[in-house]
Amino acid sequence: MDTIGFDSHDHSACRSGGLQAVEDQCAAQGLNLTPVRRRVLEILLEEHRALGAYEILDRLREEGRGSQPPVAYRALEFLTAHGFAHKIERLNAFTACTHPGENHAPVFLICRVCNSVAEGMAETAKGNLGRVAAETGFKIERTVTEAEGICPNCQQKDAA
Amino acid sequence: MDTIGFDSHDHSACRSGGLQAVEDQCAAQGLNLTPVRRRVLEILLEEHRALGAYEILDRLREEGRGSQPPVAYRALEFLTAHGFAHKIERLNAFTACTHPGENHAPVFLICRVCNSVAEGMAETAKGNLGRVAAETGFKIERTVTEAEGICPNCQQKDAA
DNA sequence: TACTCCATTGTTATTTTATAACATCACGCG
DNA sequence: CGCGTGATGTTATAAAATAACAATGGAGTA
Repeated sequence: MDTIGFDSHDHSACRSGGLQAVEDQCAAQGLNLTPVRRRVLEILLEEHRALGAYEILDRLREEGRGSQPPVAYRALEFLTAHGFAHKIERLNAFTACTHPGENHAPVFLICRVCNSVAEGMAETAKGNLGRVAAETGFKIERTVTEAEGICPNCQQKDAA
Repeated sequence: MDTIGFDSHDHSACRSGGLQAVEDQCAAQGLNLTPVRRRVLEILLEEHRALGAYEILDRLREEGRGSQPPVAYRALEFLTAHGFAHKIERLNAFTACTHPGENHAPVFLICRVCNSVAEGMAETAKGNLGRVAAETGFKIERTVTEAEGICPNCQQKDAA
């Protein structure tokens, strides 16, 4: 099982590890992980939750970097285009990818109580999308797979 | 197979049939299918594609109904809350449900060339979301499952 | 060194999408 | 009738995203 996000975990490790993995991949592929892009990724890794573009922008502004929307959106575009971050369509928000490098068809579980978001990995070919696409002859390029509900932690609190 | 949307079909039938099914269900459940709500549903059925809220609003305005955003958004809220229409998160747009009445976990295939949208039915428990949720103990309430790619028709045109 | 190219960053302005807040209307019911 | 309620209508604003263009700065080169 490779879903994380609802369990407590070594956060500094996941942060530095995530950053390292992205740095390595950028080096290997000749991608330009500029300061702004890197900083946006760090912010996402630090928060470990879904952040709106304008929340990220506020942080950049505080730090004296660009303060206008395109600065944040362009960094996010770079990160999402290369699979280092994902957009949660349901929330109009973004998260750092928890599986950088691996080929990714992400699946998100969004807790409506605590707003945490967990990322899992999908096998595109399987599942409902794959089945329907195969039936119709549709050629899938990207997928959005998100569920909203209650995470295990919040279920326990409800019961208590 | 119950995906439609990429095949030619009897459009007036799907329109009147869809409307009839919703009317029946509203009658059975005591739901208030008011003129505005009904008209928005008709517009969605007529177009048979994903429409933005403001496109719908333009139509309402032309017809002399309310011309301000909340009018459209409230009708759409009613329709989506009862499963008569769905929001395509990826497009910030709405479509009439092609399976009104049936219990619905919709799956959408979005063609990036011709912008058509096909709706299929998912078995929530199966598929990637269901698997990941089961692994983590997450309780799913709603799902967003969308794929972007190329529909069979546009693939043929590409080849030609 | 000076120059040019090009990707990145920065800024202004605007568009697109969505909602808050409150006024009005119309119908069912005591 | 008068009241409550759900629906509609309107004003105003918030939230999310992008277009267009200016400025910067490094890589490569004459």
